[in-house]
This record gives sequence, C-alpha cells and structure tokens, in this order.
Amino acid sequence: MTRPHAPRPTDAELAILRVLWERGPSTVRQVHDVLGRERPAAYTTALKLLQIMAEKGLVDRDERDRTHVYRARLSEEQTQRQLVRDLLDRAFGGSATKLVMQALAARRASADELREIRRMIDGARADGRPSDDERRPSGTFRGDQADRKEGRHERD
Amino acid sequence: MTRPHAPRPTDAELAILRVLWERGPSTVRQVHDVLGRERPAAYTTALKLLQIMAEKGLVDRDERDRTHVYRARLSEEQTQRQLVRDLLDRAFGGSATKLVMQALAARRASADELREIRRMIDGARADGRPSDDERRPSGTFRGDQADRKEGRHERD
DNA sequence: TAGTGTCAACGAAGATCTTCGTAGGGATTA
DNA sequence: TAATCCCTACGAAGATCTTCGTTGACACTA
Repeated sequence: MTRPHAPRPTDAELAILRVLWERGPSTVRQVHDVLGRERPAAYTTALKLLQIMAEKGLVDRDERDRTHVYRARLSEEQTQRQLVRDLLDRAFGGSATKLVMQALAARRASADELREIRRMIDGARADGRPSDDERRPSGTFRGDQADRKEGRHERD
Repeated sequence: MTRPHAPRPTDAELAILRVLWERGPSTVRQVHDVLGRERPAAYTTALKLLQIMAEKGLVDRDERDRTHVYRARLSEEQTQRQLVRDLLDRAFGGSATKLVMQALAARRASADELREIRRMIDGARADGRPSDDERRPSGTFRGDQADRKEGRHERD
C-alpha cells in the first residue's frame, strides 16, 4: 500500500532508514547486523519493522529473490527536510530562523561550518531579490540543489 | 515525580506546552479552551494530559487553589533546543550544518531573516577560534543569550 | 533422504499515547 | 437543604510502537 503521504518515521524506523541510506538497498539480515552493533535485538524485530515500513510506504521491497531487498523510498535529504518541516510546525511556529538559531546553539558549529553556512546564505541572496516581503519571496533561499544532488543511489 | 531528564514531549504534549508558553501559567480550563479552537476535545483529555505531564516533569502544578495552575517547566527556547538536539542525533548524524541547510530549504527565509542569521554567525565568529575539533571548542557559537533572554515569564 | 540453516509471515505481548466516561468532592444557587 | 456546576482523580478503551516466539517454506548438506 502506497500511502498518499508517507508518515513521519518513528524512532526505530529512522534507525533503519539510516542504515539503508548508508548501505544502500539491503536485506533484513544486513540491516539487522548493522543495527545489532549498537543495540542487539532479534532478527525478527528488524524483519517486522521493515515489513511495516513497506506497508507504510517508507521503503520499497524487491521480492524477486527469496531474500527480499529493501530500499529507502525517500532520500536522506528529503526525509530530513520533512522532519525539519514537521518540527518547524510543531515547535517553532514555522519560524526557520528560530530553528536555525537553536541548531547553532545546540551544537556549536566549527568555524568551517559557519563559513559554509554563511556562504550558502550569501549564495541564496546572490540569485536576486533583496525583497523584504513574506509573500512568495521567490528570490530567497531554496534548497533544490540538494534534491538534485542525490538522485544517486535512487536507481540502485 | 521529577524525572532525571524530562522526556521528549509527545505531539499532544507539545501542543499543550505551546499554550502554556503563550499564555503563561494556566488552568486546565484555559488550556482546554485554547486547544478546543483548533481541535475540539473533551475537557478531561486536557486534564489527563496535564496530569501525566506533571508526573513526567514537563510541567509544574500549583495546587494551592482548588483549581490547579500548570506551568511549563522548561522555557520554549530550552525545549526547542532539546528537540533540535534530539533531531540532530536521530536524523542528521549530529551535523548542525546539515540541519541548518534543511531548515533554510524547508521554509524560504526572508531576506531580513537571512540577514539576521548572518549577523548571528558573524557575531559568533568574532570571538575567535577556527578550531575543527569537537572537544569543547569554547570559542565557537553558543546560544547562551537565548537562555538568559527568557527568564521572563518564568516568574509568572 | 534426513538434518540443518535461513527466510518471510504471522500473531501476540507489553509499552506508550490519546481519548473519554464516570465518580466523588467542594462551592454556589434556588 | 437540594440541585447544579466545576473541579480532580481514576480507569479503561483503542491506537500505535516495539519486541519477540513460532510456524512453514525453501535450500543446502551429510
């Protein structure tokens, strides 16, 4: 069943997605082994989780072989974006600026990272529009490059 | 029971915290009324939630009057920081930079906001240390101002 | 062929989350 | 005083999450 909108992954589901993003398409056994290094659990726990995730549309399942192969449906960046948006709405009144401030406060970024972020902001500003209005700013920062950048292991 | 570490608030709990942050210390009735505007629910739903939140240490309860008064235990900023940290660990491999990028991508910030963020970064950079290490960088950005800024309606 | 190992599919237990009904007590009003 | 209203406390239902044991199928091996 492919859901209209894949629901927000739970904690355990996110742990599995992290494995799939890192390893690429994987079997239950492979996911289980990676997960087991951090937090030992029964094989069937990973299996059940992946089955549920397939139902929810969080992962795709290749059943051609007897040993099924699971793949994250959304890229890491897409999921991150979704989670950020969600958090933004639930706890930040939609203000990305406040979230950015808390992110920088939560983990002191290195000077290099700050430089990187600043470069990004400048780049965003560069492509036009120093406009102040909130309605369809259109010239303000958008992250579409990120989307394109990782169509990589989408095609296995 | 005051927990060692107040647990991450659930969705419904966060909705209540938002009301408490906005209104300041409130009764169940008041919380229920505000919540009801968005999403009607029984009075006892808000009551039960607040009772559980008091047990968890998410809110303090003043029982001096027959009608109890609840107050968020952590400030909005402290909670936001905690949630960001949590998301950072669960989905961003701890990289604040990536989270910042996704935040800016998720909601196009206005030029004013970008300016604000940039100002903040420059301020952080001002006090030195181009260090790359994760161990107590001490000179990199920290958000302590935020902590101080809102001891405001802590004292009712 | 019998035995061993790996796999997917269930089902279910236990935890947590969310919601609400009911009970009981104090305060106010008729 | 009796009826009514508002409050807290409690229990429990139903949903979701997480974990695991069992079962049955398939494959490889002695």
